[in-house]
Amino acid sequence: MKFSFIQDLEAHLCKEHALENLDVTWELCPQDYEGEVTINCFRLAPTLRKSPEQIAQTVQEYLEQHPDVEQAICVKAFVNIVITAAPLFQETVADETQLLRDAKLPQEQQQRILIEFSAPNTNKPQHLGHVRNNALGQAITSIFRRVGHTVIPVNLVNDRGIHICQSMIAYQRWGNAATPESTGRKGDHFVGDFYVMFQQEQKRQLEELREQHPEFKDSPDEDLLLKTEIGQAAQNLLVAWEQGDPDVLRQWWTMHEWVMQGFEQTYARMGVEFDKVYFESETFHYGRQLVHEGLEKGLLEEHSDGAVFCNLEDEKLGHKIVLRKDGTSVYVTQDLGTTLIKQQEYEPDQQIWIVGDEQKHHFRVLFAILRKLGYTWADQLTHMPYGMIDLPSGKMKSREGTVVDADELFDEMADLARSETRKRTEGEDPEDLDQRSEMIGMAAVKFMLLSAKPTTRLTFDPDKAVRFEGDTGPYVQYACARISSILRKADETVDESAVCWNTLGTPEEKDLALQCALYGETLRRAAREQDTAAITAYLLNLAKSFSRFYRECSVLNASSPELRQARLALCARVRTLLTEGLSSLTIEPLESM
RNA sequence: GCCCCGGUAGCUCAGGGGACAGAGCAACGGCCUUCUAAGCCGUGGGUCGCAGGUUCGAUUCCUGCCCGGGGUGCCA
Repeated sequence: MKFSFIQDLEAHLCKEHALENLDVTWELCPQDYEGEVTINCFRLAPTLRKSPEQIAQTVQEYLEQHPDVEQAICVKAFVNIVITAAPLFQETVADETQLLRDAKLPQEQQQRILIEFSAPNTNKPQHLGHVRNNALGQAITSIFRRVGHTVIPVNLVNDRGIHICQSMIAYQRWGNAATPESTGRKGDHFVGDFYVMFQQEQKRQLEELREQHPEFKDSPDEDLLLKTEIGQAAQNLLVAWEQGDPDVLRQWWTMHEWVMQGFEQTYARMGVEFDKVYFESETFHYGRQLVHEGLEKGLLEEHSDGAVFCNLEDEKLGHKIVLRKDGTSVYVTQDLGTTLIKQQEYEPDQQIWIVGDEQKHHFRVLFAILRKLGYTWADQLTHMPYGMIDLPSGKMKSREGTVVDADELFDEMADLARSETRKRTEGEDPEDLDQRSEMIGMAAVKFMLLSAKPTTRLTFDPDKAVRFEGDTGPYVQYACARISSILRKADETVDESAVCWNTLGTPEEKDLALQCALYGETLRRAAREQDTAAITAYLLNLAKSFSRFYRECSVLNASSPELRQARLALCARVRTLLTEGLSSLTIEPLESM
């Protein structure tokens, strides 16, 4: 969003310096200075080839006489500007459509983007790490759509492999034909319990093995797994699964369904939706075919022992095995296949994977192999890495049970929100107490996770990490609720075209309008940098500006009907942007709190 | 060894060549007969890991080092 007086300034400077065009940007003036917006002339120095101070002088002299500028103050190389009320409100908040349209990318930059995220394993329930992934995936999907991209969000469920067989073995031994229904346990937790049982038994057997065979004392666990009875049993089960043993497949499918039903509840609670869910059990063999074709074309090579590899020396990634000597697939082989499938099914301009930063190398290799295989679209594949979440006690580990469970976290947050809500509505519970608590609790969790830059590794302290006061989701929701309350009480329809915007002019009103003007740019930046924190920071600023305005400027008791109308219109505009911003993070606004 | 990420207030995190380094939490002090106090205002708190370099200007860019984490599989 660019003020007319800045466009005029650009034209003036171009003329004076015989330039074709010039981009002058504005930013908010720091609080300790007089002025609302500021122009940093250091930025103009290289193109104008004059000293920043000289430029500031010129800018100040020009703006001083501009009708839209009340005051232009030159401080060193900065020009701080007090904008005339009428143009300020006219150009920032008067036109809601324009304000929202500012978030859209130019048509030619709008793309068709396939995003893969979540990618859970069907052997245990989801934990806080998955919640961050899900929240990021949803938010990036939503942000991209808001700037004009077409987004295809997909999930790839890891429902096969040794870890799945481990839960199955445990169930065979200790399940007693129990089911989620018979025990009342949510399906993913039910299966997860058996996964933990397997780990415990395996640990016990490993200790036993080391006692009986001192020579294994220093061998890593991985080398000994197949030497334990239960480890071998899981391996045998995997072979049986791959050979299509009907009994094994039947048990596998039953447990698969239990977990997926559990996941569906968790996803529904978070508002996660996918256009397509891929299952590794269905896609894992596609990669092998692709490898065989690559081999025929001479793009891949074969070791003397039969293992197939891709030579990535020129990218300094060494030789990557893509088929083991026994002909089975490795991790990257499966991704080769599913990537191709996704590309063929949806023909996106680009594919993005939201996966933890520990897998950066995996994706470099994956993309390099696809380039090697000659797929031109391989240049449009990107990995969006995000940081893991630690507890104050260290890493979260499913195997050791040191995880923050997603469902439990959501429950706790909703409970907390419920008691906070009841505190504030003494006597009578609101009708929608349940729903409201859920929305507030989820807002707190999501906002907390999204307000850290995705690449930042987070420390999550269960005792104090999620709050409802200060820089939180509920704080922003609260601003929305207060505005809604005012608009309800006003009980009048404001004729937008008749609003006298120039009756506004207090510092709080001007600040609020200027914050509104930053909406579009913020969204575009968040999309460009895939950074949800840009939006959380923006929403907090906007909500803070509103809170100050709320304190200083009475809406319902404004000194004149015109002022009241203008303030109502301003409030409505702020609520729209808060709502849009929250929605871009897939957080729901509230009417009342 | 090599590669990547991080080190900013007691804690959790922003900022990422430009004006005296920010916010929230925690601590302390004010503000509810006035549109919802999940709020507002104020105080204290920092050698931006260390050392060099580039620059008119470095917390920001470059180099080296220290500390923490991750990766470097015919594991996923």
